Amino acid sequence: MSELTPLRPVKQRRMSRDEKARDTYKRLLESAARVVGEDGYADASVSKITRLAGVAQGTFYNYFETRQDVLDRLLPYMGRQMLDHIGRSLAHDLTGAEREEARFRAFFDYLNEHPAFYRILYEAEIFAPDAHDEHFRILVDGYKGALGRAVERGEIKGYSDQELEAVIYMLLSARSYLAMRYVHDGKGGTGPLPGHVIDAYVKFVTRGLFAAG
Amino acid sequence: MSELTPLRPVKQRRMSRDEKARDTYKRLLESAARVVGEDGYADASVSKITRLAGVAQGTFYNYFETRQDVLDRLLPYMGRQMLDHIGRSLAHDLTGAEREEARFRAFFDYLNEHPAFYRILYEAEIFAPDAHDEHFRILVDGYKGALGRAVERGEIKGYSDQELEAVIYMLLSARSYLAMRYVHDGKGGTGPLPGHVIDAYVKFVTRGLFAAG
Amino acid sequence: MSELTPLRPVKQRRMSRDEKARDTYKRLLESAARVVGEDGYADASVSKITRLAGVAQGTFYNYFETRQDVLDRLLPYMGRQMLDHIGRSLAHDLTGAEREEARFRAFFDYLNEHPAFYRILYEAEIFAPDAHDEHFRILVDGYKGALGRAVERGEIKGYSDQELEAVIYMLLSARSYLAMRYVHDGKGGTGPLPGHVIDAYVKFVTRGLFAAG
Amino acid sequence: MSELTPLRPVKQRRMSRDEKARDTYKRLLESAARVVGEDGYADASVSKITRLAGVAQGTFYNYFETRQDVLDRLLPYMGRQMLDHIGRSLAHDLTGAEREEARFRAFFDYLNEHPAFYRILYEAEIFAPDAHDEHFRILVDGYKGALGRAVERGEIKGYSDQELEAVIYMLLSARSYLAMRYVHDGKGGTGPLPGHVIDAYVKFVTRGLFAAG
DNA sequence: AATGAATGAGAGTTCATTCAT
DNA sequence: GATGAATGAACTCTCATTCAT
Repeated sequence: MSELTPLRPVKQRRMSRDEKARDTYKRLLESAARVVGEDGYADASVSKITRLAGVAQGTFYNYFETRQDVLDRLLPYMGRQMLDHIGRSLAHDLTGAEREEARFRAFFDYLNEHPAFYRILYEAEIFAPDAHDEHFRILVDGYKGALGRAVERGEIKGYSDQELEAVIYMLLSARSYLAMRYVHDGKGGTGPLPGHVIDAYVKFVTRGLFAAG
Repeated sequence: MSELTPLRPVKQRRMSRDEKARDTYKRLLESAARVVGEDGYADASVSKITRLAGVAQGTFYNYFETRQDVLDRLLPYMGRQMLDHIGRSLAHDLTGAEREEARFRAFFDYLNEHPAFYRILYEAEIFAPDAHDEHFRILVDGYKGALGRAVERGEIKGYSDQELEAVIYMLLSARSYLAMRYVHDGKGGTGPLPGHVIDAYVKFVTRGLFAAG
Repeated sequence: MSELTPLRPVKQRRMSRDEKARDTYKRLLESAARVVGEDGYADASVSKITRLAGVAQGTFYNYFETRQDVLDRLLPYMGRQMLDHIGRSLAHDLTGAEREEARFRAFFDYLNEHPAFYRILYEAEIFAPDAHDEHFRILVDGYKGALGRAVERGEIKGYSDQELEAVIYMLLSARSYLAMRYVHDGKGGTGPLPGHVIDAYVKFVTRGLFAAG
Repeated sequence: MSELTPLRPVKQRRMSRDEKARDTYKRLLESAARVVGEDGYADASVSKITRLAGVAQGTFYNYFETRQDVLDRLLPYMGRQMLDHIGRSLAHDLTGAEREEARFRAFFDYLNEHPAFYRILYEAEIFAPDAHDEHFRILVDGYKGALGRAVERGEIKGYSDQELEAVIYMLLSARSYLAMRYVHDGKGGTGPLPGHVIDAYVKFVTRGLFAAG
């Protein structure tokens, strides 16, 4: 990889002991995110992470139990960011397929602003499976609420709760694969999602899920 | 992991030199497949593979250039098997959504019979990206032909070719994630896909894609 | 080979971190020199070197990039030692053939005190060619200065500058081959150079180079 | 290295058993010479040699005990060639310094016609020390006879027999180092020896050895 | 809390040699 | 005599983790 440039050495001067520790923790976590985004989990060595964070290798172990520990915290950290972003992006009055479309677009917005998220999310199934499971649990739970409300509003018909869960997995999977195919360039970078892909998604989901039975 | 048990030591007695070599090659390839299925690409060491195949480590390098080399051959090898299986499973007279349902079921049949295929396929994006790209190319091309014929038969309406490609990615992605959620047990094993998941898939795809515009 | 005996375990107690690191570096370098002296570059494995230095194999790579790296540093390290030794041995008032004789004797003195130097120097052409080239450049440059001054003093006549360079190579080559034949015992050890060899060298060089034209 | 091109598959058709064996032996020996000339002893693997000779790896061991065995035979094989060449090149009526000059030129002639000889000779001290010793014994013995005759003719004065041996080593060493500096290009190739180097050698040796005491 | 040298297990790979065919 | 697949010891190098400073 092209060597990443270290983060700013320390933030401001005069930080309390506590602030400094918190700052170091965050620096390590964000360095890890950048390294994983650039090189993938497999090549995210402790030495790369600490070099990027500007601390000694031993310091790492004052903040994380093991290398795996920091890898496990990456997806929760960025996943929450992503959910916050999507939440903020959804206008309150949107309903039905339009709401789903907005969610879909917001996801790709976030991806474009945080290219590292692609690898962190998609490699997590392999390298941080617990974090991946938990991330999915949160996502699916959120979706269940959202689709449940759509069912109540009569926008979705003909799907049992069990079936809706399966549909949620299909929606989430679509994001991943469309990102893989249309957005990810194979080396850490991303581009905007082509309009016809959005059209296809919206059409497919509208007919498949929201269309009047 | 629980140590895998070695393959039968040699096959029959009396094999010609050529047969023996072919046998060793196949034993190594299938050992690699089992190890990757069990432990993932990252932990598929040459030593594990040769131990399982019952040959010396050096023998490995008579058949593969590098460790990566064998990893790259896994997905083509099993991917072809899978496509053959699906091809054989499709009754000729099936059309429309029923044909897609048969394809879907056949995929999960194959997965249940070859549990290692799950990891080989889903980790390939990371560990054997070239093989992964090629595998997808074949899959997508096949699907394009199939959906193209459905369009000609008037079973699918309202999707441009570009949009259909995006839809194909959604169909393929659905398989993956539904496998991940409902079939894969997290440690190399698989179970049958619950009926309601099949129902949900069929319903969603029928409405989304095949329903009369 | 007869296993070499490890260096003293640590030096003194109470060394600062920096001192300890410097000590480890030196121990590794000198262990490498002894191993090469004993077994040659080809058989100087990292494992032998670290065993002799009394450190773990991994430690080696905290100080040298690769095995080749340490091999490349051996000749510069000992070559400088040798030149210092020769420089210190030359009385200021010596001139002409006597000065060359002193240089010649000083070289063999050094060789006897550092038997490893023989292999380090003579195998370097093959195993550390860059270091060898550089070493020769330094040697030849030094000689050019020395012979140039002899020419100015009128002690050498009848040789062009180009020819003198060729003569320098002959002088350096004589050292090597005489060491090979009369000093080196074939297994890392050395003995004193017989007097008649010194006589022959002095006679040959005096007549060949310094004799009045 | 640039892959060497294999020797002609077999010579003529219809060779007796004995001839075929002798042919294979020679093919292996000459392949070894080419490989060593190109890549050096250290990288002359049995596999490279047999590939170049166009035989299977196992065949090698029908002709040579070990890899070292063939390496040990290289210098005797080419050394004899070289001596024959020099012998043929020396006009019978040459004497004194002129005879030595002719010998010197003939050596470099041979070197230019057989570039592989450079590495075979100069690496032999390290990789085939016994062969190297033997080669030198032959060379020195020959030289002793030649210089002894020069002494008898009164062309050389003032050197004892012991001293003459040392001088012989100096003459042989000069060839090597002058070849290293002026003829060898660092990657298997050679060029002609510059005239001023020949001049310097002749001048040095004439004055040093042959000049009237 | 921060450091960074030291550790050592384990990885991938090479290759001279053997031997059944 | 020729073959070439099989062997296994030995190699260089990596890196998560520890711990004395």
